[in-house]
Amino acid sequence: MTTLQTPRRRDAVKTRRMLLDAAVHRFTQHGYAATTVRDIADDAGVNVALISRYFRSKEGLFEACLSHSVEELERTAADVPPDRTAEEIARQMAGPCARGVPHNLVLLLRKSGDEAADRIRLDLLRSYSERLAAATGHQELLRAQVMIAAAAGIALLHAKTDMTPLATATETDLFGPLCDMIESLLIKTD
Amino acid sequence: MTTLQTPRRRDAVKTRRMLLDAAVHRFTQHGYAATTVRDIADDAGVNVALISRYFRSKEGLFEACLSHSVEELERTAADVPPDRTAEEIARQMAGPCARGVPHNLVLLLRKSGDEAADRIRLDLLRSYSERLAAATGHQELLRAQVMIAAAAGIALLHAKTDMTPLATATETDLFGPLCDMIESLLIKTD
DNA sequence: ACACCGGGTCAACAACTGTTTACATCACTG
DNA sequence: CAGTGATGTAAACAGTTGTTGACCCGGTGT
Repeated sequence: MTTLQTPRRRDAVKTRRMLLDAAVHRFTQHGYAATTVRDIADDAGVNVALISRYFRSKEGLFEACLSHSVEELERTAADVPPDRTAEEIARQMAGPCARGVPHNLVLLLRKSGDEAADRIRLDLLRSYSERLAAATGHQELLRAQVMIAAAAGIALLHAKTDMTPLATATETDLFGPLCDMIESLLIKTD
Repeated sequence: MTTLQTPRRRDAVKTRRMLLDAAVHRFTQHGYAATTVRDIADDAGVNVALISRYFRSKEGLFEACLSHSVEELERTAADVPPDRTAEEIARQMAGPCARGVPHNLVLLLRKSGDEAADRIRLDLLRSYSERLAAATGHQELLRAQVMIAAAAGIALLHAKTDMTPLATATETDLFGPLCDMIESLLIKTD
């Protein structure tokens, strides 16, 4: 009964989570190829060898990051009210880019070269676009995918700190343009 | 006067251009870090050492690719008629992604880690967004940049061959959605 | 006391990276 | 035709990468 009160100086699940968090950050920010396992380990403050131990390989870690992002996206997409979809989508898209939908979308753009990881990536993008098309009552899957691609691009450049005013735009700054864009792409007007 | 009729088996400018073309393709498709100089040299069918000879380094080659893209974008942007901007922009954006505006936009998303290259990248993105804002008579620079980011994201996923129907969409398929998006973002409707 | 085992560290490995150096080959000039 | 500079080649370099195997440490049961 000692395990419950002691902070467990050596905690496997905790270090595993720290590695996962650091990896998600690095992969989304710099991409797969530009990220080294030593970078991730240093960010997490643990030894490099633990990546191979807990995730089998760098690609295994990337897959775990994708799955993590998938879960997060599924969760945020679950509690969206069926009406007022344009404003709701815009609110999510304009949200905090460090954590949230944009952050996950950018990670979904990253490619590892690993086939299994790419399948996960593609599956989520497809299901997400299908859900988006269904939620807005729009029949064309193409417009939903254009919408996702546009949102991902915006999130990518929004997260970068170089192109102002986009880089320094606040949530309220982005809400207006995003609403207009979503309506024009997804809401039928004819 | 012999140089004009002989094919010049050893032609410096020709091999330099082949290296540049191969590099642009690789960098846009896979990004900077995921591309090796040997990949580029093999694609161009020349020796690896010539990259260092003609471009000083991998980063120098990347800078040359950016400058090349900048020139191409400036050229295509020069002959755009001042009116009917929405349709004209949509036509350019929907155009062939293997060569043209989308292709160049994707390259502009790529980061090398080199400071000089990033400055070139940022400068062009800024000037392009300013020109876009001016051409459409829209005051807000933010909306123009959102527009560019969206277009870049769309081009990125359009070039990838995995997410259908976006990946297999033709120029005419994309024209409609893009027109709607551009109008909603850039054309004043108040 | 002892062995055991989950958790963590360390050093080393082989493969790959960008770059350079020394050498070969071609085209052209005197 | 000799020679000279431009063009291309091959091999090797030093550094980095992902990965692995041997080892350590602290707690637990016996």
